[in-house]
Amino acid sequence: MELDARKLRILQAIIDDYILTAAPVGSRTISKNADIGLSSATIRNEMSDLEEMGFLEQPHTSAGRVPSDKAYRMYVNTIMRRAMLSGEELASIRAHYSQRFGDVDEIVKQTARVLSSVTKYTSMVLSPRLHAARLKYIHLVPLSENRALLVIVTDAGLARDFLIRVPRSFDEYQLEKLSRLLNARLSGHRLDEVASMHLGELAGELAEEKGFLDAVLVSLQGSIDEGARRVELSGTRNILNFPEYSDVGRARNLLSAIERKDLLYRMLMERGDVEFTITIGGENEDAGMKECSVVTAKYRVGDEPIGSFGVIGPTRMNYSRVVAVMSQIGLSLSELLTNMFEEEHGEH
Amino acid sequence: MELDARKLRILQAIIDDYILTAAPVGSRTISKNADIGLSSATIRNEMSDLEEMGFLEQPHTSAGRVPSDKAYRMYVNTIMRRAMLSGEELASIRAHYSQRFGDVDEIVKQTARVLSSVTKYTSMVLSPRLHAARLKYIHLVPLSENRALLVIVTDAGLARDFLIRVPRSFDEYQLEKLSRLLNARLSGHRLDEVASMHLGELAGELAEEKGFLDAVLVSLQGSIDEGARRVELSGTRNILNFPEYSDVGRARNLLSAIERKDLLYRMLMERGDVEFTITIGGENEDAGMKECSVVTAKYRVGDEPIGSFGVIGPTRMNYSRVVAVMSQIGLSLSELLTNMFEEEHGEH
DNA sequence: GTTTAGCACTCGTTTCATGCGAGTGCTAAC
DNA sequence: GTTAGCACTCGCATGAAACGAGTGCTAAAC
Repeated sequence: MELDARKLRILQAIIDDYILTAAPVGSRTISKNADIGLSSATIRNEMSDLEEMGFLEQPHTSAGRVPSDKAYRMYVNTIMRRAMLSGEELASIRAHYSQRFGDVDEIVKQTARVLSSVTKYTSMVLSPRLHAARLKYIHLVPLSENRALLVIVTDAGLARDFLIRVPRSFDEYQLEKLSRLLNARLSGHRLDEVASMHLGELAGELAEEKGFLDAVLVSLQGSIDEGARRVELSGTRNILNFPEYSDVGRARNLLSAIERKDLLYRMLMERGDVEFTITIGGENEDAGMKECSVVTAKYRVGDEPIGSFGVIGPTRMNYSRVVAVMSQIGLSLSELLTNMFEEEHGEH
Repeated sequence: MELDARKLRILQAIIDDYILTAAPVGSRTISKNADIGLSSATIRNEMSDLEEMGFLEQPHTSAGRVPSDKAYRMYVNTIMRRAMLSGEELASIRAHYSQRFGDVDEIVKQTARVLSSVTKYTSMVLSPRLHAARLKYIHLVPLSENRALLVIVTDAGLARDFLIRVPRSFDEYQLEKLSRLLNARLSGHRLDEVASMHLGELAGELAEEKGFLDAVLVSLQGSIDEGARRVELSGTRNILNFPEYSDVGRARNLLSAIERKDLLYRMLMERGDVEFTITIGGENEDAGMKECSVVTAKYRVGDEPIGSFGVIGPTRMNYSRVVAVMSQIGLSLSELLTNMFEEEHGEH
């Protein structure tokens, strides 16, 4: 059987209706739809075909039909047109980004907030990766006899710090000297270059401190370590607005999954080089998310993708609107960060 | 009417049972309780009295009775004995604190996790205040022509950073010089001293940079600004385990409240100098929390309270166990932080 | 051949009556 | 003061009946 134009139109109508109402869609509902112009009986035949083809499911005989994951997948891949945002929405997003931000973390938080408040789903934002950032400043602050804090600052104004063991033989003065040396040698380089830097390159002048230098490099690796990136959540409560989660057991499962930051992190990371990823229902690995969909997108500094953000909602989420909103937020966010970042390079 | 010893015993039995079962308690249930030894009829009379006194409520005629907020308040104030933790629980808590921690933020997160996993309620931990911390290191890192990052490190190894405007007249060299001066003048002092430091004290040698120095001091104030403290949450999903939140609407209200960090922050802050605070049901200000209780406690470095943590659960929470658990966690946490902190002072 | 009207049938949901049982309050006896 | 006994209340579970949204099939219409 073939999915001809008419079947497609009907399927789309069903999906549109279901996204809106969350209730199984009957043949009459569709036949009343003006731009279809077919009787309910015809629709029934078509729906029966669509069910056979795996696009529709019947919760039980004599209920209407519900789109399957396969239908959403098809919808997303071929039918969906990106929605236009209303002027208000656009203005609201822009407004949220027009304030002054103290640092990148604040921007990340704000993005999560905007995303959940505009979409009404649950949102998550992964903090930027630091690989491409350039080291601006590095310093070892002695804390006690055998511990110091390694502080680094990137050119985008992101600071990170690491507790680090110091050999007893090192005194404050030596740490200070080492800090100055590290600064001279490392600042201006990309963090991923620095982290993978061959020890020999540094050790020449600092032969006897080799072991300790090693520890410093490990910490620097930690700074671009993916594990160090945070996932900022917002709008968790929104999941309880959807009838699919009026069952507490289900809600608990999803909430448990959402609380597992490592899981969200993986969803935001494990993506190729496409702009958007849409993971629908059963396509999700985690059992708690088999009944919801996740949309993720990237944000950039200049042309370089440095992070991603996403939305979690029921499989019947309004994909086209979500994509439109995320697209706009991605733009605003990337622009903001790029300005912040480029401003630095301007001075070179 | 007076609350004599027998009424008290009966009330306690009712509360104990209700905490366990979440179901209205009937007179027969109590009369079967070995160490009461009264017939159900007698219990009924007493329960009727207790209801009249406001300690019990009846969801409807011919249901059992449910303790009121007033009963919990009385229970907490006068009847409650602190529970003993089992050896396992004690060991589990200790084990969670025996690992190596990279920094204070990690400890805060871990504390939230332990607290929710041991109590099975939702937990929150407020990050430490920095007032009493001593400034170890301060540096201005130039980012662009007119912006710099102010980085500070406390003696406990906590780093904070602030984006700051720099007058165009300042070049990198001057910033470096200023950094050195600030270090010399400020390090070793408590942050609250530094933040409230009179400008004149500093300005002497730096008269012409007065405006900029001002900005630096404002940032330093920001570091001890209460708004800068974070609330770490854990075990949010636990609220869905309780029958009182099997109603999705209620769950959503509570979840909304829990998502409002400013609210949690206030609950963790607005406390006098008592060790524990227990806020029961209607005593909570926020509407979403009128049906749950919050227990908070302090943690310290040495003798100085520097932060607090808490548990959110249904009003029928197991107060005595929660207090016992929090007491132990408070000890472990304070000990850990004190060691971290004292280690620093050891070197003076 | 496609479309549609018509109709019997299915099945979840709502409604209502009924009975059960947990629990109460009151009274009278101990 | 305590308790046994009993009538009474009321939520809840059970089951029957009616409802209605929706289906699938058939036969007629286009």
